Amino acid sequence: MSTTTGRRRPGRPSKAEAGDTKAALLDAALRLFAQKGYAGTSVRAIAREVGLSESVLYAHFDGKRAIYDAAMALAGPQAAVVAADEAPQDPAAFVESFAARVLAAWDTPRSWQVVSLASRDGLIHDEALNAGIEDALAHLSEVFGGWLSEGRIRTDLGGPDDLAYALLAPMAHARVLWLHSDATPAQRERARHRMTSHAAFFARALQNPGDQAPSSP
Amino acid sequence: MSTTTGRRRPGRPSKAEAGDTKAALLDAALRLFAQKGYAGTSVRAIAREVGLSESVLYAHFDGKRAIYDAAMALAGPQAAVVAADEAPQDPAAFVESFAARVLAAWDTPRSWQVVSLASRDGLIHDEALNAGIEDALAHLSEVFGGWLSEGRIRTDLGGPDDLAYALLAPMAHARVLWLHSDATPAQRERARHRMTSHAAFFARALQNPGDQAPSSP
DNA sequence: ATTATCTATAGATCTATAGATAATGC
DNA sequence: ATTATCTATAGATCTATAGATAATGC
Repeated sequence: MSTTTGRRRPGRPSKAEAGDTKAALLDAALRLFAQKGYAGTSVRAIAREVGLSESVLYAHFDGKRAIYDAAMALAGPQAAVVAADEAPQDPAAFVESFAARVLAAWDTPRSWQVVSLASRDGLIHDEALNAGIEDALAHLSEVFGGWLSEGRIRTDLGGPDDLAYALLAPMAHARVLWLHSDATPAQRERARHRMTSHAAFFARALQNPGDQAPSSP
Repeated sequence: MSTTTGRRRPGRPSKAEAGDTKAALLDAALRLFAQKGYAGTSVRAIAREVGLSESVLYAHFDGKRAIYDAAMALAGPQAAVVAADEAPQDPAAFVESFAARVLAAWDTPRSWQVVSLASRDGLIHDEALNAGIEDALAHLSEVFGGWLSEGRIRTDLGGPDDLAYALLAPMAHARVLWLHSDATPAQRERARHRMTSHAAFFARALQNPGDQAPSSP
């Protein structure tokens, strides 16, 4: 960033040329940690990425670990995958709108970075990161449980947990495989297609046989 | 391994005390890479793990990268998830036996290590590692395609690709989340339960409504 | 002579700190 | 005086190599 050419003048930068250094450092840190992992990213590399000396990092953070934690925190809660109070619609409509919301939340550059970062350093199966998934599973399970007891969906497929997992896990898997920073546009497109296509499959599987008029000619 | 106490005598070890050093190094390397990732594992740490000096590694491998590649290769093809010629049974029976085979292949210490290793260094979405999944998807898709055209399973749920993905992705996701070296026994148990339970769900979803006599009282 | 280990070391990093320098805000 | 940057450097660690040492297999 900023001065690509030559050395920066020593001393405090003038107000005009001073950006939000801390935010720039965090952004660069998240990008590099996502690319190379924690151990593969040096404090020096982060500072160089924003065009500063490495020691500036110690003015803003306690150390390397602190930068990492801050970048992770900035990467966000990532949890709020379900807008809770949208359940009691038509089951098929709910499933599709749920899938659309999940996809929207996961299909952003920042979310891609989180996946890339988590795919290094073994955080893919980190508790904190998967809490969001667990929450969503629990919520879905509740919704499905209600519908099951009301007979609004097939009751012979499995319990609420089975249904919740059968809907969400394929979406989460598509995210891990294809919605990360290193993915190609074609892979991202594949993720979107797989996720919406799976939701449609799942919505149909839920239907009580005979509930719906056949839509084919 | 071997001499936990004191220094090893310099010079070639006697035949009696010489083990399979290269195999021991590879095993230790795989273990450490799985625990700490590539950048987080030093050549020195690998050598120390087997109780040798770090320079012994350069007698067996060209360098750090070569050890990593060898460990990955040793981790195995991991591909052969489907015993190809077992398709034309009863759909429900096939689905369950397929799931059992996949689980058996993925539920071994070596396979756990592969997942842990892949979950660092961003290899979870590595082409080579996911080729096995792609193969399995393609194979399943073929099987389901045949059944669809023969009307042996519901035709209104989705195409063969949708079905293949809906069966395999939740299993693959359970593997990533809970079938790795750092997982607790409870997590591994959860993976097994989720995988078999999902297969059962999926087998029921495939059934043509009315094909099967209701089994409830 | 060859092989498998060792010790010692070169040369690159890496994290972190100390102290200089220059702009800011009072 | 405080703040935000710089340069310089300490001390650790890392990969890799050179050369010594001792057992093996001929």
